[in-house]
Amino acid sequence: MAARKTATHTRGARAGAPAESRELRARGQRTLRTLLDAGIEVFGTRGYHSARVDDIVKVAKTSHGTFYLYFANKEDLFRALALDVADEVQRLADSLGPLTPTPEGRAELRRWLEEFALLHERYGPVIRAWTEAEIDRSEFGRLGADVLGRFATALSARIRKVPSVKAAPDVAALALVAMIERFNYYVLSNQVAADRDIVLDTLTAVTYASLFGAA
Amino acid sequence: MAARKTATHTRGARAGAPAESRELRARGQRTLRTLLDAGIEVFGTRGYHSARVDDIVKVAKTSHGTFYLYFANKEDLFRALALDVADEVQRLADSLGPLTPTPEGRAELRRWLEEFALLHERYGPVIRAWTEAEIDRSEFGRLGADVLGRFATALSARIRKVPSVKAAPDVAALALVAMIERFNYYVLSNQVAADRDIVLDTLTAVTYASLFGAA
Amino acid sequence: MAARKTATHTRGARAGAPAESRELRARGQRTLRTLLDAGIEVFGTRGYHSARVDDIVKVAKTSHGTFYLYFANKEDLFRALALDVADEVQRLADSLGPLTPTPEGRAELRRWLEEFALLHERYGPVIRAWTEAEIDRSEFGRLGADVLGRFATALSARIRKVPSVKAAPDVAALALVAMIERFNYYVLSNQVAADRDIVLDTLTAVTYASLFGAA
Amino acid sequence: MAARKTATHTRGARAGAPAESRELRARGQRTLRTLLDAGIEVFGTRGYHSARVDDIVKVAKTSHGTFYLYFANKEDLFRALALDVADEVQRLADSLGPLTPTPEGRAELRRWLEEFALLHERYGPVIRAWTEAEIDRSEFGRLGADVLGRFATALSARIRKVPSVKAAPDVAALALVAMIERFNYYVLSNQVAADRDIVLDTLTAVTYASLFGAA
DNA sequence: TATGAATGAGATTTCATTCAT
DNA sequence: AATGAATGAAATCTCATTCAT
Repeated sequence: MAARKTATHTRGARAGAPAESRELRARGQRTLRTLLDAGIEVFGTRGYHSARVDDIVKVAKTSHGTFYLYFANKEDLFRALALDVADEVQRLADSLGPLTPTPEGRAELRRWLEEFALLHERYGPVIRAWTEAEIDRSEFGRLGADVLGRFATALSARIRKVPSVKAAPDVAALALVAMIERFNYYVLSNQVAADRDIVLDTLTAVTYASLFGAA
Repeated sequence: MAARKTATHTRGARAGAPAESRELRARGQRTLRTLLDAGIEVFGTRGYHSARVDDIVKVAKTSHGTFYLYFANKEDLFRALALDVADEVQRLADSLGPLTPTPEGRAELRRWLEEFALLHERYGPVIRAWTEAEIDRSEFGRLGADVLGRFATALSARIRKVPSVKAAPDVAALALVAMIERFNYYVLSNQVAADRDIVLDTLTAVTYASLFGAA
Repeated sequence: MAARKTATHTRGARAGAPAESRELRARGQRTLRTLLDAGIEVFGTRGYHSARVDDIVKVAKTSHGTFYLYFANKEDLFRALALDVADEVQRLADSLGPLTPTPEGRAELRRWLEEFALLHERYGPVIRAWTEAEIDRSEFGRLGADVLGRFATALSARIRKVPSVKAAPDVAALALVAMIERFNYYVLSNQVAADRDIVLDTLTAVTYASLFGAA
Repeated sequence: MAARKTATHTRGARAGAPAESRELRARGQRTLRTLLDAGIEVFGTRGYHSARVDDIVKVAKTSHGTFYLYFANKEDLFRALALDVADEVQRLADSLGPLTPTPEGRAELRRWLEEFALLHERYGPVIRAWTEAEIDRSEFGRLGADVLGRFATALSARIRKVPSVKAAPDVAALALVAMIERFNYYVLSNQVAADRDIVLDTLTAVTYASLFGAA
């Protein structure tokens, strides 16, 4: 959880990174964690722009003053969360095994989609807030695009023997990523009335079919 | 373009509909149009939350006072645009012909996706802003969900002989809608580096394959 | 009804005065009357400050432009009404006969109070608005004080053989005027639940008793 | 002094009551007090409608932001004052001893009227603003009517052996209340040119006479 | 390390008045 | 004589950030 007091940020500072500007004692760690969690919750309920620092400190049951002890501003808190998410997504992307037109490949795909669903459940609010326009367009837009790109690259790299989409495998991978991300968002925002297994089965089926044709 | 001063809105008031709360003369019509267009532009560049009424009237080259003559507030302008979009999307959904595992079916699919891309190009900003949390959660969330739902229903109703996704065709349709919508958004926000034809071909291929298997 | 277009006003111009700046034809007279009536109504419902020109022209079913054809501004319309009221009140004050501790004196008092009640019923809104602070403190405050003063003077001048209030008859008269005015206002604003005759009888009784002791 | 940020108000919250939505430290209490006093002053000089929040914070030597920390808006501040006044008036009404046609009764009456005059001196601006139309008609109108009613009830309950006004003692009491309130207002707004003792003597005399006839 | 209070820049909104037809 | 549209100054209100304790 990247937290510093400095206004200008050490890009790439990362959660758990040892070189924080302040060494935090147990109490500080707890407060920091509370604020981050409150951030996830509030960004989730109200979105990035509507989230007020006031909301966050209320949820965290702390004060304005304390907030600014840990974060330079609202954007700083969001950045800390976003960097965490980027890490997690990267890890997830790396964990994808080879996808083959076999029952094993299909099982691996489903497992992976489930992992994503879990990640989305936890960090969905942050991911969604990401796509809100103008969270300082440049910085976050770039980060978001990077994450997506790496995700799509991982997917496309794992695919072997894909007969259907010959032309532009990277573009196709991105389309699938779009589907996976967005569909999970629909679920998160209750726009899909179906239980978890159905959702995962369907997502697996559609992805698999788009890669290898019908089962 | 639904415009009224009243706080409670005539639901269903629509662009060009004569039953506005004020009958507008030619000049008024022009101003209204200008404001709506400015809205699309500004929501597009800055996003819903960052857009200030000030930005909108500057683009429309008019005054604050005039803005509030036509809309109760920023949200009201957005609503007018959103209702327009909902209409257009509905029209588009209705225009989809039957999808068959034939070259004709594939061509129809591509045509339709192209239409969507055009619509998205025009109204993408509004569609995107839609997904920003908390533009009064209830009202717009519901409208957005409705639009998506009708879109998915149309898609699922047009599909004949789909071997791949037997289990839950409606859920599958929604997954495809998620992909189409989101991928267009990636394109809009320059997160896809590919030209239009490639994009459309790929989207067609993936959708087609997910329905009927590889070509 | 004093109406002129000039921004600076001929103090003392009076309704029906012949020297208006514009001679109005029948239609103009009608519009003027409509606006004045609308003024009474709106000042009555919303009070002077909350009354918007917009409300007045809506009630009068005319336009902003038209309003400013007849009055320089909101204050100008109010002044016209206030001057009318001042006239009527003066007339009423003059009409009071001698008050004696006899049945005739009592009857005269009641008659007069009834006249006042009728006047108040018509112009109460204006009278009330008068007492709102700051309708240009100086001008209207002065006018209001004048009216009250003349009213009290008339009352005190009509009193013969008043044993009770020897000390300061003018002050006492003013106190009675306060009661009469204010009690009518209570009635107007539904703060008194009693029918008209009771109200008049009571007011007569109290006034009479305060002047001559119990009947 | 009831202060809260919530739009819907804890009815009955009262000055100094501990159950505020925010517990205030010493400094906060001071600021609150300062704002309330500034409110009295500004409502007094300019009246409710003409009073701007800007005027109030200027008098209180604080900022806009601070104002809105303590009150939701101007009306909210007014409400807090009005509730205080209602309390004081109630207390005053309760303090009235029995009124008898004796020198003691007369003395008690005078004492009580003096108390009222003092209260009016302090809170007159608020009382006056009360009668300005449309400070949210319903809520304040009701409160005002309640206060008047209780006042009149107290008066009428204290009266023993009143020969003059047999018919409708409650209505008569209300008429006297009207006189007392309004006459004090005339004094406050300099429409009576008489010194304090004369004013009180006269008011006592008129009230006493209306109840028991001439002394 | 924590906090309640204060701040003020910037956004929204209202409405009396003017203008062009 | 009448009107719909436009204007902009002035008011309200919000909220990220700083400060004093």
